Amino acid sequence: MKDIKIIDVAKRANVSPATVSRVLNGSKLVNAKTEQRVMQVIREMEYIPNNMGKQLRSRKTMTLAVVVSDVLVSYYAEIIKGIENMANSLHYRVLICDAQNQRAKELEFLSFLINHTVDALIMVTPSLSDEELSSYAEDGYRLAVIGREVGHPLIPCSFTDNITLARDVIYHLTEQGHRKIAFLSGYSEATDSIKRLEGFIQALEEAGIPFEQGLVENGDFSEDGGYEAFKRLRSQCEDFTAVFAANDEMALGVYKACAEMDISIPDQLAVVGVDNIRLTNYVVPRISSMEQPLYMMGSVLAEKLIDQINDNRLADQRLFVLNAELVVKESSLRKISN
Amino acid sequence: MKDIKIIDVAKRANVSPATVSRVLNGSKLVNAKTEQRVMQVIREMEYIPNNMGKQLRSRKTMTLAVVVSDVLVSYYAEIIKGIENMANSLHYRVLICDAQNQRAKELEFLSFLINHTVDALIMVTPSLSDEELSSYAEDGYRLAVIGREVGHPLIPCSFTDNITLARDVIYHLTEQGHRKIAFLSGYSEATDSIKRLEGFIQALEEAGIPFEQGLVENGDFSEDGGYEAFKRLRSQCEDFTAVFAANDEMALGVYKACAEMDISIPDQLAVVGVDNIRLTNYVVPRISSMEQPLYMMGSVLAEKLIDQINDNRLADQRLFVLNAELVVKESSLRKISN
DNA sequence: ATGAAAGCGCTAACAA
DNA sequence: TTGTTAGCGCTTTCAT
Repeated sequence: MKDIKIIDVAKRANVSPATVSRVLNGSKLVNAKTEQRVMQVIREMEYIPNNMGKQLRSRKTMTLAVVVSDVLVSYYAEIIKGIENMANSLHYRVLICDAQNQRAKELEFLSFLINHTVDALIMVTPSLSDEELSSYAEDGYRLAVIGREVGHPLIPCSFTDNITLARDVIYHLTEQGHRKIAFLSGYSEATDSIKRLEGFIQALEEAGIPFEQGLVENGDFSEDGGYEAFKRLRSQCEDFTAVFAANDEMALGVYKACAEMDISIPDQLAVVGVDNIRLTNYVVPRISSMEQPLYMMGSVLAEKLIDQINDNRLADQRLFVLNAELVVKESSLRKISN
Repeated sequence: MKDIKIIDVAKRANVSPATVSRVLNGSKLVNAKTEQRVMQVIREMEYIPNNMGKQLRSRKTMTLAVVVSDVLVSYYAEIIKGIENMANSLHYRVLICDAQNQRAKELEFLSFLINHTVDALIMVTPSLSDEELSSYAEDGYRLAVIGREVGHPLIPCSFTDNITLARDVIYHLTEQGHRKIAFLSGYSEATDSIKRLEGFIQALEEAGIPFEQGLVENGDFSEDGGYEAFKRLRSQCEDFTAVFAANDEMALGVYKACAEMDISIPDQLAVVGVDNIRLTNYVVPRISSMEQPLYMMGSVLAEKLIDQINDNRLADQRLFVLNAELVVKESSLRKISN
């Protein structure tokens, strides 16, 4: 805790603080000899620049905030890791903001932009509307969104192509011979749900299968929600042979319900989930699942955002649409006898 | 992006910047009328104080850093959540630092203390030595450790009582009638491993069971490590009836090996793990496990650290020793017929 | 109870 | 290539 300042280094090296600053920031306008001498003194004195002074003067915090609904959920953790690694490699820091599923918290974290706690903010939460986010972007705050598309030219977004995702699931199931396929969706208002329903319907059409509203039921992306939704579905209709669950949590709920109802997977019912979480490999039969490139969604967006900060202008590409990939496991494979 | 400054508010309210600052910081030395008028203007102008200026002047960042080995591991995520919630409720922010299992990264993050990026730092990683950490503390930097005890009077620590943890496991197993119990430890140098071995030996003694070195094998806290270690163990000795695994990951490795070797759990072998991760409830039979109070370890330490920052002195309690709790499931319960 | 003024540590115009 | 100087926005003595 010695608290050496730039002026101390400057004096010892017989230069001005400005020159020391130039050396520290890798300016080209410094004589090689001078630079060496200054560096030498910096090392000798173990000088480390004070970040607060630097921030105030340069009007940059070199920090990004990431707002997630819940740090515990592996979905978010993976995205965070992608952001972290990219940001760190570009000399940025990452402030994790856990909104704990509370809208009020999300709004609170937005103020980090206004009060200059961070240079930019990445929202990975669903609850703020496009309009709310757009109005911040309009005011000049750097904002980005992961997980959905926001229709504002100043807001970069990275997300999965959910229409294609759903279609890929249905292709796989129809290939396996299924004609009666149910869709266990998430919250009906979630853009994920809307897009996936769209893809679901498209793929059915392409396969010449009529769409039945009775084969769609909404849950809340949780295991319990999946369990309940599946039971509701089943009470309406008994003859579907496959279920496309909005995520693996809901697929696990289906497993639970099937265990109770003595429905055997995959013989009587094929199941496909989304996210390919670790647990899908530990239940029997293992759950086929669409794996989203979460790490990539985080890292491309962080890169884009930092690039934007540095150029102080919006680069060409704003939307990063990534594709999920089906990982086929036993839950959706018919036995050979079939 | 209007960038209103404290001077703007001051002018409009016909007071000095000092008074506005007093109002903002809840100083008692402001006339009630004046305060009201200033507050009114602050609201009207939607003034939000610039954090950079505030930090520089007050020499506080109101930010804690948490250094973890890997944000993806649920063990760390739970601790982080505890820190986050406590810190936020005390108006602190949390900077997550993912060391990615690299010692060099950990050291890098330590510099956040020196360059005033954060006010204090919580290490949840194992690789920095007590000496290294102590020397920082000695220099006046605020540092805390989660997961192990560091013997320096200025470093608060929260951790699980690993001796008691191991003893509780062995009590449970001997109660079930086991006399030949193996211990699948983690890295042999890890303090967790050392303490648990100590508790393991103590409990055996108390139960009048001789300790056999051949029943101890080391792994690396991973599923694969557990798998390998179990096979090594088994090749040395075949007649143990129970395994205490250093964590649930290693217990999962035991499950994998047992499946291959046709050993039935719990009939031929009882298994107990540590951490009680979610996965323990999805394998069959479910894994009995010691649940550590991770969230609590994070929150008590954050509270302590912030308290220490505010008082600028070390309060009474430095060590927070918490107890794990056994969650008994089928993997360690003998069938009634036994 | 309030204001004036100094300055936290740094960088960036502008001069030289 | 280097130095001088003026702040970045805020808080905090010290007066009053």
